[in-house]
Amino acid sequence: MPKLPTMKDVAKAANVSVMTVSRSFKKDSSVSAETRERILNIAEEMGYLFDSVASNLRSQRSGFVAAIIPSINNANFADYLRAFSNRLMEEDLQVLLGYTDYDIQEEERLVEQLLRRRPEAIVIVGGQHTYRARRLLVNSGVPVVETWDLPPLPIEHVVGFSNVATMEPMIEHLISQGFKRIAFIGGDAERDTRGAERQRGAARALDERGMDALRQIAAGQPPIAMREGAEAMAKLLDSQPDTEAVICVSDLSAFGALTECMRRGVRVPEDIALAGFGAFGISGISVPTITTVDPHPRDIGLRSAELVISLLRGSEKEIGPTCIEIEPTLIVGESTG
Amino acid sequence: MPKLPTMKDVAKAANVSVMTVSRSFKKDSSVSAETRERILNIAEEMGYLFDSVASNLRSQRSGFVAAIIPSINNANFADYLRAFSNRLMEEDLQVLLGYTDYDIQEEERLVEQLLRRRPEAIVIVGGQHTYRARRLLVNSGVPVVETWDLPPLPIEHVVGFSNVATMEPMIEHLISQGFKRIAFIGGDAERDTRGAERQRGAARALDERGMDALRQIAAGQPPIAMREGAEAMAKLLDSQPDTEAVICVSDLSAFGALTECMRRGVRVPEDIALAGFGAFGISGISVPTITTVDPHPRDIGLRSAELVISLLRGSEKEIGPTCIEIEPTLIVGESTG
DNA sequence: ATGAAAGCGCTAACAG
DNA sequence: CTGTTAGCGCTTTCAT
Repeated sequence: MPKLPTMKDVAKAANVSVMTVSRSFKKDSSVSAETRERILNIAEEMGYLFDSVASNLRSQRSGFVAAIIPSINNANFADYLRAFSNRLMEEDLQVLLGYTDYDIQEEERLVEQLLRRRPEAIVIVGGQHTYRARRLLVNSGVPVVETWDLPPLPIEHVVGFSNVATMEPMIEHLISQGFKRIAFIGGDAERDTRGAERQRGAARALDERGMDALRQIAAGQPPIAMREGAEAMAKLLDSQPDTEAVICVSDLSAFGALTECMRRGVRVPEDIALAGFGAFGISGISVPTITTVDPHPRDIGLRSAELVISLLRGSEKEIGPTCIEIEPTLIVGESTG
Repeated sequence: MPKLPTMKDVAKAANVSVMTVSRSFKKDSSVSAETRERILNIAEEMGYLFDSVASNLRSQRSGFVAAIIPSINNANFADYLRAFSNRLMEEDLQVLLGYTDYDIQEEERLVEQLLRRRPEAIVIVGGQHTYRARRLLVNSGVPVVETWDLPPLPIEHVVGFSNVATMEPMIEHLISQGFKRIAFIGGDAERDTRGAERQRGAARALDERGMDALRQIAAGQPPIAMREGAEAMAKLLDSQPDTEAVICVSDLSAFGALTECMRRGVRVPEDIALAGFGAFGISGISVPTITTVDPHPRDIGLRSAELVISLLRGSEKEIGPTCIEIEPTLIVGESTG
């Protein structure tokens, strides 16, 4: 393996000091245009590659922002992350990604691992954290933003929405369509805390309206995907066939539930209505289309990025904790017709 | 913002040298068990967090492996990445992720950005690269692994499969089912080069068997998702209604195509057969299930990780370029019944 | 088993 | 506009 040249090598080749080479790589530092161009050419020719590691150490700015999400294989989190990282890229910040697989122990491990890389900020999908993870985040010395939720006790900043409240318009809609006996298909509450909040939200909304209690169907360990949705639907159709409408924790599980209905010849929405969450691509194209809620992942990503950027600029010193609330949108599809 | 304590601070508090603190954080270095425990306790109490940046600089080992994929929102790449990063994690290596959005200019930018972080190896989804990206990779001084393809001129190592060859069993299957007039729905060939290769593979396989030429339906810019699949299917049904079978560049577009058929009352497979690629969750659960090809993303990830690890261990000095071929599997579903 | 000195590659701070 | 000096926080190396 040939060792890469350093600034010193470039400086020698260009007959200037290392400092001049260093400055040539910064946009707005004072080097004569011709010197800079000459140096950059020599560097490119030598195959010189700027060393961020060394630069970071000296300048005490890593250029990293850490992002923690539950799952990498989830269109909502992917959209969110894209919007987030695209905006940060414009400010020359790079995202250092970690995913927890819905496990708070793993989250704690990740938080520590990522903080060792000295990110300039950390953005984490909200919900429950271990005690130690919280402590690490609080003492990290960098801005912390929790997203996708409105935690009751935020660590610092928040960009999200209430998973509980998001079920109000959904229940309202189902009731207005005349559905009375309503079920919820969701995963283990310990792991998918945001999903569990939607379940609680649905239960509460029914309760407040004096309706029959929510029928809760457990679909196993998150992530709850299509197959789990189908299995849970089978369980529901077998055990409580008089159910009139089903809300699923996500569009994927809702589609899985839909396929189970199709295989059994149960018509949606004539025999049973169906709703999901997330506004994934499939909810808008399946037959029938599925009623869902759009949490606006790109907005969450963009607003989080803007918040991080303004916190790092730090023009307004010591702004208190910010809470930016995103309003999810109910999208009525054919499945609750 | 309170500044984080350094090893020096911990050393002072523990009345030892920085070196002893440093050693206490390495697994197999010689510190007495009681000293180590005492130091680690003090460090935890002070909120000390190991600084990877400084450690990397001195030891010239970043602990990073760079991974470049076309899209983050793709279950196949997500599965691949999970398998890859989970294996690397066991060796205390962290993945530094970049996604190109199917743009080779963006890929070039990413390669440079990631190399500045001095990864110990770089794993990139194969296909076309810009001249400069190739040059950067070749001169990077670290192992380069191309995946998900078998490039004709590999940069160095390869873990993948032939996208061309993968269409042979598919065409064979369709012909054996009696389908003759076959179409392919795919995205822009400049961008999704692996998808384009599957299209070429299908065309060639038909050609070699003396069948009618492949009917090629353009579905726009990658990534081709459900909606694009539905639109392309509409185009096909309008323009060439005598088509007997359609291969789509991915399962998502195949499902989109299926929904278009459902909306039109075109029966699958009675009126037209349908196949996809990728063995995404939806192909196994939709009604009908969709015939597809499983490229074994987790195998690619795991084998890539193993390769990287053995290259970094470097026990066998200077092993030549390795090519590990993964065999995709045809999965016959109800859609080509 | 522990410590002292040197330095990884770069940039802050200051000088000219 | 350019150069010099010092040092970021850690680990390598050598000494004890």
